[in-house]
Amino acid sequence: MRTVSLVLDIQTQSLDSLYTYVVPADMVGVEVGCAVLVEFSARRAIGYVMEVCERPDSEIDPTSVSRLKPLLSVLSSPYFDEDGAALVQFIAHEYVAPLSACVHLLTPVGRAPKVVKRGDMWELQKPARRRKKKGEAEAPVPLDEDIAEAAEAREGFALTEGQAAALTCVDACIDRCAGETCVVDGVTGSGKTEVYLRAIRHALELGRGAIVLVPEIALTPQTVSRFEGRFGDTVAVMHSRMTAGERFDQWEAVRLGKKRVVVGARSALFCPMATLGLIIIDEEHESTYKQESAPRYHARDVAAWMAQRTGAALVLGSATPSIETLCRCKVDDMWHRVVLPTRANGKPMPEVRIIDMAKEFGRGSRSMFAKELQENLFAAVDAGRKVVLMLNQRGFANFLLCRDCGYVPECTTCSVSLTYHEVGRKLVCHHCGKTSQAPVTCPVCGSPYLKKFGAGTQRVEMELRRILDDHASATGRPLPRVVRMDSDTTATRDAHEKLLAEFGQPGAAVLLGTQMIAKGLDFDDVVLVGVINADTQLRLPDFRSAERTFDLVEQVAGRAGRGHFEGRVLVQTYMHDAMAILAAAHYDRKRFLADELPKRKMLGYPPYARLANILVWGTEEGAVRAEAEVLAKRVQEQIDDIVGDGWQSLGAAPCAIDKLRGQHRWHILIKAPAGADISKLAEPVIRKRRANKKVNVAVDVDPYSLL
DNA sequence: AGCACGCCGACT
DNA sequence: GTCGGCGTGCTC
Repeated sequence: MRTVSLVLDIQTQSLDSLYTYVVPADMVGVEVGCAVLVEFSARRAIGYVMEVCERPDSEIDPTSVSRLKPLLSVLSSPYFDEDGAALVQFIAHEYVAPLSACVHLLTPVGRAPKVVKRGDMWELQKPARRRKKKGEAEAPVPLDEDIAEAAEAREGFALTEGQAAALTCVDACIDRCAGETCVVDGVTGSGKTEVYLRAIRHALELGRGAIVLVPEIALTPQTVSRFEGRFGDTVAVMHSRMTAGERFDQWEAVRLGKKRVVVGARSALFCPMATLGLIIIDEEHESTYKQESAPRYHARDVAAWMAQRTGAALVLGSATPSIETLCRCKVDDMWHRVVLPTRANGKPMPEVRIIDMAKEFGRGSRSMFAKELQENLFAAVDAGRKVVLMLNQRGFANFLLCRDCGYVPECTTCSVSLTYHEVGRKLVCHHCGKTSQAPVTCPVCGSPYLKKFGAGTQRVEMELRRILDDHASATGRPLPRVVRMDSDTTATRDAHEKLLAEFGQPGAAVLLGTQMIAKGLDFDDVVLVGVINADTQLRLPDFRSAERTFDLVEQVAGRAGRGHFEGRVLVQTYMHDAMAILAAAHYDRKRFLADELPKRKMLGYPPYARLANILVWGTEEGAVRAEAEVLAKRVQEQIDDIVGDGWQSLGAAPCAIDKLRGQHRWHILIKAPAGADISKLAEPVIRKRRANKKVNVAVDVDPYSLL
């Protein structure tokens, strides 16, 4: 008889395990990855087949079989294969996530069947077949080898020495089919994308598909067109701004083998690509690869697992690889690192100069633009060139403060100070979005002296326009265009592109924005990059803040001098001797690591340890705290059971942001030795816990942020 | 989660 | 004597 193990599509912790059903003798089409309809405790449910077992009847214990129910029907062709089933189980375990949620990583968004109860009846909802666009269905599927040949013909120019060496390493990884990882550590502008394109071509030559992950924000038409320009319509694109229908079309085309190259954001990793040969993760250090809701997986780590399992090669590209990745290369023979030390255009990296704003202030300057930055800005726009100004807006800057009593308006539902927005004189909470009218006088003491602290993009824009205006009227030159790019101006669907197009038009222009402009921006005539405040991030209570600051300065510096003109970078800071900034200014990663690694080691943070963060939240502060303390005790018991050094729990504590959207937040941080199976400890603590409507609990394994 | 079962009070 | 409240516990 045949039986299946399946995951029930019921989102409940207590049902989160594998169930066995009997395949009726006359049922056909039952395979791993199929959605099936089953009866489960007097109700209907969808199940996903994880395993099919065929055993001779003689081997089966009749008493246990009598308790098994039969499958009712098969609802779909397979959404995934055995590798996919193993992937689901890996993610569920590794990230302490429900199996059902992990299965849905592999099903088409909004297209999987569902059961719903109508009155007292259970009804099956099968999504409507999507009608095919005319002519599309009948097109023959081209061979990988033919696509590769066509792509090769489009490879117009020779690679630099570094690019060629990198490609050799990646191609060798593809050839060996051993699931190796190749870190392409290349300075900004070194031409990593061309290496990717040729590696993909090589994978296709061998009849293997490729998945390319890029940060959501970098998934622009320009990026996509580079891949389409090389591989034509075998390129599928997947990202969150597409509708469910659009995504399904791409998903289905990949499943049918019509698309052999996928370019997408984090979740594109799970597209149904057959015979995968290559996974590329561009800007590997980016935090967007860590999902911040269940299942809280890290795309890089999941991709490394997939590569090992399928023998595909994994390429991690970055100008600033994460510290974890760099260290893995040192200890793991299967992880290689190739360096692209020079830019593809042969130009040197732009000179980076640090401006000590404290000194500037001491000289009597009260402007948010240092004198040197202003002079360089005017010179650049007068020459008809472009300037990028970056404002590191993260952190708790930008608030109102009463000069008489020290009162700072805070959000009523989140424990953060409110950001002042000049437009409409509003106070906005950047966590929950709540907006209120800014008070004219202090609500506590009535003082009229409410000072606006910190420099937000709006305020910088005002001052920028003012100094440009003054300069224009003093010299009689035309005003350059000023484009502001932040989450306020890029809220609508195509705003991002439009703003970049406006900036990219010939002639002088200044682009002012938050860190979203630090990456990928590629304009030939940017001669000056200014960082208005490089250090706000450094002050955050987070062990990665120095690394992020280093990355950010390196990345934004890379926006300058990409074409034929020399670039210059000016970094304003009040912490001119902070190593993250100092080392970044010299492009000296060794020096930064020499400072950072001992700190990480001493404090027990990655890469010297693994972290898991148990988050507890709810509306009732007392209940949240009580639950956190109970869980902390269980964690400690688990740790006491483990024989071995390096395991510790810091106990229950309020989160740095201890209130968010009205929810009180506590957490329990667990530290384990590097490479330890930290889930093994967290899993029983969570799974044994009884569900509670008032208090929510989640585990974040390898958390990116501890706020 | 959702449903059955079960043990108590109140209603035709 | 039966209807229905929701506490407990089980679901391949």
